[in-house]
Amino acid sequence: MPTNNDSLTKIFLNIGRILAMEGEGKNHFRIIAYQNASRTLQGMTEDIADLVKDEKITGVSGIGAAISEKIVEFLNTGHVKAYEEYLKEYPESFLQVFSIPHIGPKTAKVLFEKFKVRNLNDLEKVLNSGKLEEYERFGEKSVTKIREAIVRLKKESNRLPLITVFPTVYKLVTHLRKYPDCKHIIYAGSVRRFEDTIGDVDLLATSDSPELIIEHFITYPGTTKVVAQGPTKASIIIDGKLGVDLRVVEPNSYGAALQYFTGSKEHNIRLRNIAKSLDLKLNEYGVFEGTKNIASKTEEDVYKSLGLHYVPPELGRNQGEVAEAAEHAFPSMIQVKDLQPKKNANKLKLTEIPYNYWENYPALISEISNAHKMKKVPLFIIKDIIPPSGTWQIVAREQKPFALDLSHIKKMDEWKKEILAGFMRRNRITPNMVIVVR
DNA sequence: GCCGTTTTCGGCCCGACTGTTTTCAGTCG
Repeated sequence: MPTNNDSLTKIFLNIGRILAMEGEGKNHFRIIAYQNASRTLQGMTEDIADLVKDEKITGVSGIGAAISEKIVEFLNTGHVKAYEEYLKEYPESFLQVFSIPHIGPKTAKVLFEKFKVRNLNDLEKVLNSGKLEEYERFGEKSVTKIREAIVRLKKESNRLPLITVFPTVYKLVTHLRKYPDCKHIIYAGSVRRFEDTIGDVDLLATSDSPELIIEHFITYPGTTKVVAQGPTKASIIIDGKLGVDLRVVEPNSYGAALQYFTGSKEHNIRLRNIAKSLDLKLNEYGVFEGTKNIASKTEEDVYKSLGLHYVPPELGRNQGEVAEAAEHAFPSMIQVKDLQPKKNANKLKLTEIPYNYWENYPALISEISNAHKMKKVPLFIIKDIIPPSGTWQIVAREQKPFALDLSHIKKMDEWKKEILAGFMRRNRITPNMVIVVR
């Protein structure tokens, strides 16, 4: 059953798609507004119904009068009239074609009008008929790409849980790191923000010979397809389902590029606007005063040049962190290196939180508060499964120390520590809250 | 449609890659 947030995410996404097909001009910014609203809802951790109830909806950036009206309408009636009107013209089954990479508004419109496509099956039929190639904008390559994308789309939903993808990413990064001409290699994007689910993986590398890195990348043993390849950028599909983009920049631009490719779109737009208000320009190469690059080497430099404290990557989601960064520095969050067993930990009174409670949040809350009543420290034993981010959100709320047993993590499972620390950082857990007992 | 330390109008990020394009539109992030 989709949540309110899920349904509204889809409604605004589809309104944006329809407007984009219908025309350009001033409409352009309406389209962007709907796309922003959709993404805002997708990234929201609270239930939108709660925000409406508490009258906090107008405070959400990107949601103004018209969109909040539609949200309220949906919560009250279960649908949005304006959207239903659009659907009479463009059925939801047709709007699925937008989920296929390489199909944007222009292509979709041609498919709808010239080829009478109304759903994915229609699209496949048109592809197989060979009629598409006769139309001027579709060559053989476009047709092949769309066909392959349909196969992937049918196989599974396009967003994957980070936890299932992370070992693959870790392995790929470790692989690329071995090459001496690769100065830095790091995952960016939603992986570095430790989102619960990711659409694709963004990697960033620095090198003085980018073409060599690109070559190592596209010849990675797990590669099933090279989607795009240029001098500084390439995209591949790994294991038939995971899209990975690599961007190579000069070592001097590392900080600016890392910031740019890590921050969520909304976070980056906020930063660009701040840059603009200071008569500066921000892009992936640095912060520019006129043509002079004044900050690019580290992420800290970039934020500092905009008058901000460093924003930890996991918090760069435009959920108030930019305003916070203008006020004060963030405390240092937990890192993998902090996950060392503490001496004297054996003196603690521990009580284990069974792993089947981790995702059962009401049970988790009562287990933790019971532990505190008994003057015991809640203990999480990490074996094959890792607590999801939501678990740490509950734990963080308590603002009390908790214990971890990591003795079951093998050397080859080092990625588990990395994702564990990442999820904890996302929920603002600091090193002093964590006691590693083994 | 949204937004505001240039506020109720006039802006709104911008660079890389692809295809079939002999100069650029479409798509993506």
